[in-house]
Amino acid sequence: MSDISVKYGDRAGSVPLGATVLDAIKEFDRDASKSALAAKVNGEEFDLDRELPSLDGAVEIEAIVPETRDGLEVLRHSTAHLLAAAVLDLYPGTKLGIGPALLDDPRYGFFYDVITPEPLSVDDLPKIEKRMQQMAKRNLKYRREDVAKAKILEIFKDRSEPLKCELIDEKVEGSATVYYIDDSPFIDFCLGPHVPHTGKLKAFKLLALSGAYWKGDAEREQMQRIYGTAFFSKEELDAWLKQREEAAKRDHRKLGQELDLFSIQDDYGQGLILWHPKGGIVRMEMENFLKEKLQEHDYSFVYTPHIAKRDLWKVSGHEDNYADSMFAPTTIEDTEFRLKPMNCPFHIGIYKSSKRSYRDLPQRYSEMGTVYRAELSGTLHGLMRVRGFTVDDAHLFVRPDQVLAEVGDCLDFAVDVFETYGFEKVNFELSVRGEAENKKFLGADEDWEQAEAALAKALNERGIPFERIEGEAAFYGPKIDIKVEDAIGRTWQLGTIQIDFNLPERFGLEYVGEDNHPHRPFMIHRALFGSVERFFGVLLEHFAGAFPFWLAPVQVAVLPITDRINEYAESVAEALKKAGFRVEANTRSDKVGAKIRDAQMQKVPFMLIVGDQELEQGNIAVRERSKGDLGSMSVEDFIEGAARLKASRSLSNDLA
RNA sequence: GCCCGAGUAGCUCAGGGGUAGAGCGCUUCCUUGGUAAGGAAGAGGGCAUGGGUUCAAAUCCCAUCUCGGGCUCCA
Repeated sequence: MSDISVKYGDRAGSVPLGATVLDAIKEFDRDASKSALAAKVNGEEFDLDRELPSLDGAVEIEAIVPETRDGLEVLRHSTAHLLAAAVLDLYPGTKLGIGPALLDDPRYGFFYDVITPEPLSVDDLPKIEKRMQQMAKRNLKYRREDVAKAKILEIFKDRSEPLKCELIDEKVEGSATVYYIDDSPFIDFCLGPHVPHTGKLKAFKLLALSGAYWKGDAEREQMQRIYGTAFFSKEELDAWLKQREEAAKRDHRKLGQELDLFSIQDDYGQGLILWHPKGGIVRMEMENFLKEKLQEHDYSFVYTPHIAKRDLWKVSGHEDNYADSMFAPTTIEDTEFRLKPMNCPFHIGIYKSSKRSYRDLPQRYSEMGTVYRAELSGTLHGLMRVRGFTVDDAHLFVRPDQVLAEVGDCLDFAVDVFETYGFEKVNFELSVRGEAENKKFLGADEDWEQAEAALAKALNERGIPFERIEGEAAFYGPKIDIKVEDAIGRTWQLGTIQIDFNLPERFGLEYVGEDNHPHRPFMIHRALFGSVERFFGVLLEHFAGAFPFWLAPVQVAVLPITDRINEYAESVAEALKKAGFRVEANTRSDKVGAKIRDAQMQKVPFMLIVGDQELEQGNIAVRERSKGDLGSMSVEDFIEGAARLKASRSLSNDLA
């Protein structure tokens, strides 16, 4: 037999022995053979110019084509190699690290880690990109070769690439593949597959230069990471770049400045937030809303200090396991104290303050608890990663038989709250103990089983789809993490519901059961926002600074057309203030156009324009920030509509 | 913490070995104009900090501080 039988989709046929993957695709699908980047042969990824293996039975072939996830991966991975080739070309002696495609990262599409003889600077990126473009135009072939391990090691030793040798040593048994790019000093140890030649790479861009440790280990070599992205067409790339600009416009740090919401000042400390009046009022509204909900769900409110004796942190285990993230102790009259990185031990103190009966449970303590963590300076980022922040914390002390109902209530609570904030997509992840052997989990097996079952059941009862992740539980118990998707499709991990077997044990928590014997309660940690600061940042980006009416720092701007109307404008503002709204009357001697522009830039939901006509008729002309002129109405009607928006915490500014 | 980059007026930024610049904002004056910028004048800065080099440093060099992009998602 000199033919190989081939299956392509639902069709079958045969090709002569020695035919390449591409030859085979041509037999079945001319279009795909032109656009294909690589292929899957019996499920394994293959380069197009590889010979088809002759195996028993039919060989199944599937073309990897553009506009698919697999295609994108091949494209970006190949582009990463083109990048490495260009760097090697421009900077001989460069050592290579790894260069994967990134498919799920919204910021970048691939990277390559390198160590160049002289450190690269951002000015080098355009040069490298230009070289990549030159190479792309020349349709240089990617060549694959299967080589024995000893030989590969030799190749990379000769090129003095110790990092590659390390990788090869770890990953290879027997033989492996290396790739070359024609007419380039590039050789890489790589699984493939790649596009057949560089001409397939038509739309790429280098985006950033940063540092990266070899294997992410701060003890190892510091490398330079070049980030870029690639798409199938120039149009897609341009669209993506534009969307990236849009995202940059929403940056909460920029908006925080422009809208005068908060600041972070060196004189006060990195990672420490100063909330300005306008940010403060938004935060207050957020907290008020939460407090209402907490009361509805029968939580109690507690307040605890920011600092506690060091010994307490020894009992809680934080001294042993979390000390790196805690501020150093401070001493007064020979006693050491430390700032709190978490609120839990304090809530435990409240639980322990008296003997609890099974009738007293559950106890639900909530607190906007401000905590301090000694984050490394390089990881700080606006409101998203800070050193002092406030957790919308709650700890529930429950009997084992109450876990299901309590977790269920937490879920309802979360869904309700996130819906109000306009997050339409909320994703849940259940992290369980699983099979992970390298992790030590505390607590009795039966407790784990019961708790994991209760978490899953609570989700199922509500018909909430969730992802179950084995081995990702905390060492002290299983958990449900809550992630939301924002207006431009980015996901943010926010809330969490965690069962804790550890702290009740450490602090010897008890309640007296129906049987008059002591029992150990379960503890549930529960936060919806995680950090109020961070959630505020997420909201700011989600709304692009245009807060819904109930949250807006300034809800209404009254804009008189001439100075003659100032007095009337003030009286309208006064009436609105009395009705409970946040109003500013702009009585400067600007033209209305300028006043409107001002209010638009500050993203004020409603502008009330008043001139001679309004004064005469005793009404107002309403302009909504995105809908524009709504015509005139009476102050009373406006107040009525606005009051409805406020009371319902509406996301729209629909007055009717 | 580490790598690259950046710190100039309240904000956004230009400049660059030889007298400190613009726009916005702010103050005052003129203007009273119907839905995204009317006009003029003025105030405001040891150019992040500390050292050097130089006749001369905001500018060049070193250090420090802060900010920004990042720090194993199959080779």
